[in-house]
Amino acid sequence: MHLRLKKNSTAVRMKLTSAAQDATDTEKRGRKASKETRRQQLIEATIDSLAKRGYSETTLADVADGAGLSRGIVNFHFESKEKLLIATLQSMADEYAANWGAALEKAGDRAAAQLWALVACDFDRKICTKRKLAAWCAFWGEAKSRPTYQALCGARDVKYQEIFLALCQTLKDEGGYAYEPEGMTLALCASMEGLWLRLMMGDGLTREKAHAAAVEYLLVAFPRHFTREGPK
Amino acid sequence: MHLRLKKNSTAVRMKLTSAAQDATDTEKRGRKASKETRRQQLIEATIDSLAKRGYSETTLADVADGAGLSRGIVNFHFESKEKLLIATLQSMADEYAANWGAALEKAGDRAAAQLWALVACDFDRKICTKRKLAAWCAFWGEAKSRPTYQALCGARDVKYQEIFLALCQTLKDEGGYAYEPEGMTLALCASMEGLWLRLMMGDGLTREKAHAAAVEYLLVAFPRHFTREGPK
DNA sequence: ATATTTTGAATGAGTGTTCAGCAAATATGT
DNA sequence: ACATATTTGCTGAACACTCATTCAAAATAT
Repeated sequence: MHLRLKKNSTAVRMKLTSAAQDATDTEKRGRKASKETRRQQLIEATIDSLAKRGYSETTLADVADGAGLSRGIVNFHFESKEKLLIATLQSMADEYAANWGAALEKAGDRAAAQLWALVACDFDRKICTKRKLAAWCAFWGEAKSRPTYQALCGARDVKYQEIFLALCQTLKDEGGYAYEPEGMTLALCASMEGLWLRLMMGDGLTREKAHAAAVEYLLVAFPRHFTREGPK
Repeated sequence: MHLRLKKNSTAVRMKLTSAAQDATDTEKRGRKASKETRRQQLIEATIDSLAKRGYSETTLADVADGAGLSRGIVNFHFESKEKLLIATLQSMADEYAANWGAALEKAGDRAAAQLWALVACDFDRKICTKRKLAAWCAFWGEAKSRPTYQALCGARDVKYQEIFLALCQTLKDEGGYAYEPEGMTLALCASMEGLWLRLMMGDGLTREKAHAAAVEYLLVAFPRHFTREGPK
């Protein structure tokens, strides 16, 4: 009797889990899931909850339900709610950084191609999902009053910024453009963040349209380097 | 004894109130404050709290303390916390709209001057304070999961968007530029929102630098219409 | 006197955290 | 091989606490 109940509740949980468990498909389930796997599963569930309910209404109960696990689970694998949220943000930041890092690798060594790749990868399928954008935005909203979030959000980190600036500088020299590169870079980065914000808000804006808008900017700023189809 | 305590606590409250009561300086204080004045006072205290503690940690107690009033006061003047927050957002949205409306009036009827004014007024002292930017961002963070916020944030409303698009269109025709005006407008608007986001985050970015970056964009996009000092 | 505004204590719903106990997995002994 | 002990991951009820809301009483205005 007792056993039957247990099995039932486990079954229900398995059904409820959706995106959160996809990440663990290649790993063993149930008891055998490793510590790191379980942590990742809870992080995914946290992103789900942030996207669905927003920061202020994300509860540990939601996260646990979303992951198909019990109430006390978060405090077992993470020490506190706060630490879960920080780990979640860290995970997203890592993924983001890895994404543009890889894009830069693949782009070769021409500056124009690198800039193009850097802009394009911001609107990549993997990174630029409604779910993740919503989670980012949830953290942005809290960042001003939380130094830890602020550091991790850091819109994009310093390195990213520097690369962007260096690329704009190079293109300016190559093309003989007249603008002031710092302001230009700032406006370009801000534009991409603003496009993310709008994507998140809904509005019927699609990833493709947002990317096209960013490209339009590139065309206007660096007419001698780009066409709508890519770097010349 | 009882009375003495009361007077004391009132005195403390008066001291604590800062920005929140500035708005009521021209009005009568204490009991004599009109209903509308008190509402505005509570709204200001709400913005303060959102900026200082963020959305998720803004409590009615904070707001009441900030306004120098007692705990039950919000539920008297507003029906609930939710309604206070909506009224706060509405108030900010109204102020924002009034600001660009006025800027457009003053700009005369040349499209270039109007666009310049529209960009400039986003970085106006009155609108673009850390305090208010932080409050905006707090609402953005919650907007995805709350239709009411989403409608009021609506980054900027449809009308604003249309004006921007029309202006870009006009300038394109005048100057014979080659870009695709919808993408261009979107990127421009997004850029200004992104700049707001960065201003809010801190980073040592100033209002002036942000404005300069937006101007840099205008220069690049409409070289025949603008100089760094203004419309030609 | 009556109406309006304000107070502040009480209420109760919701939530993060703790922890004793259970069960699966693994190690150890026979 | 089998039984037993130990470790490890997990559960869910209990707890403490925060906070929005209510409301009776007090203060003030008309």
